[in-house]
Amino acid sequence: MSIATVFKALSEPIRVEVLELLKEQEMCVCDLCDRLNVTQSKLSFHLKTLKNAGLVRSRQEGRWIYYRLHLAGLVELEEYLAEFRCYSPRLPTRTCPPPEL
Amino acid sequence: MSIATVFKALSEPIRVEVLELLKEQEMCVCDLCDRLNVTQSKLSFHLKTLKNAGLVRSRQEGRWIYYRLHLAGLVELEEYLAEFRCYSPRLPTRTCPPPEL
DNA sequence: TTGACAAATCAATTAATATTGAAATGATAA
DNA sequence: TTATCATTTCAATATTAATTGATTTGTCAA
Repeated sequence: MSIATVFKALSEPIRVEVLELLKEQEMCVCDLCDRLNVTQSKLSFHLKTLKNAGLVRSRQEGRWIYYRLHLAGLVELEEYLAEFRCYSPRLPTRTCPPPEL
Repeated sequence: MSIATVFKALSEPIRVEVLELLKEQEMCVCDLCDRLNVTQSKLSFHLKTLKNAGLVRSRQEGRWIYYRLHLAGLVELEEYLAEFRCYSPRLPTRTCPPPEL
């Protein structure tokens, strides 16, 4: 799975909101539906997207399915972005075509 | 601008590739077109997306427009993601409905 | 000035994603 | 068992985003 795919999972406000809610605690789909005020079928679609991207995990308990953050996925993204810091001091200007031509 | 908008800018492989190339050095659009093997008009669209998201900046020099990373934007995203780490140790399980009911 | 070039914009098309409501699953409790 | 509830899946539609090729803008050099 490409890094762009993971970023895509975060590219919808509702999916970011889901992650924010899951910071507090794990939640079943009905909890999330209530808190976000969206239909369950709609949320199910977005949860699947987040799950496929490795950003959340789920576990079943009876009829309920509980979603929780998958920290490893989030940390991986964070670390990808952190790498850019390294290139901060070396962003040489250049001309096109080179000045000596 | 929402955080989801910034993530969306990173949700296309070509835009991630642009950022990767800009790690090396700033580049004009024609450089990027060559390196990525895409048409100029297509790239222009994606550069605009990145720029609107605050992930790159540009400067003009004669006929050329040079794009470079905008570290502040990248760092902001990184820090947003870093916050999730804090919630790692407290992800209590819970039942729905609560067991005492 | 004019011609050439770098880049952006535009309108039309195509492709990808999201939403909706209904139906299917699968688990539980009566 | 059967009825109910939580969730997912599905097919149809709606919405949004990306691609394309042509045109425009702005800069430079002849």
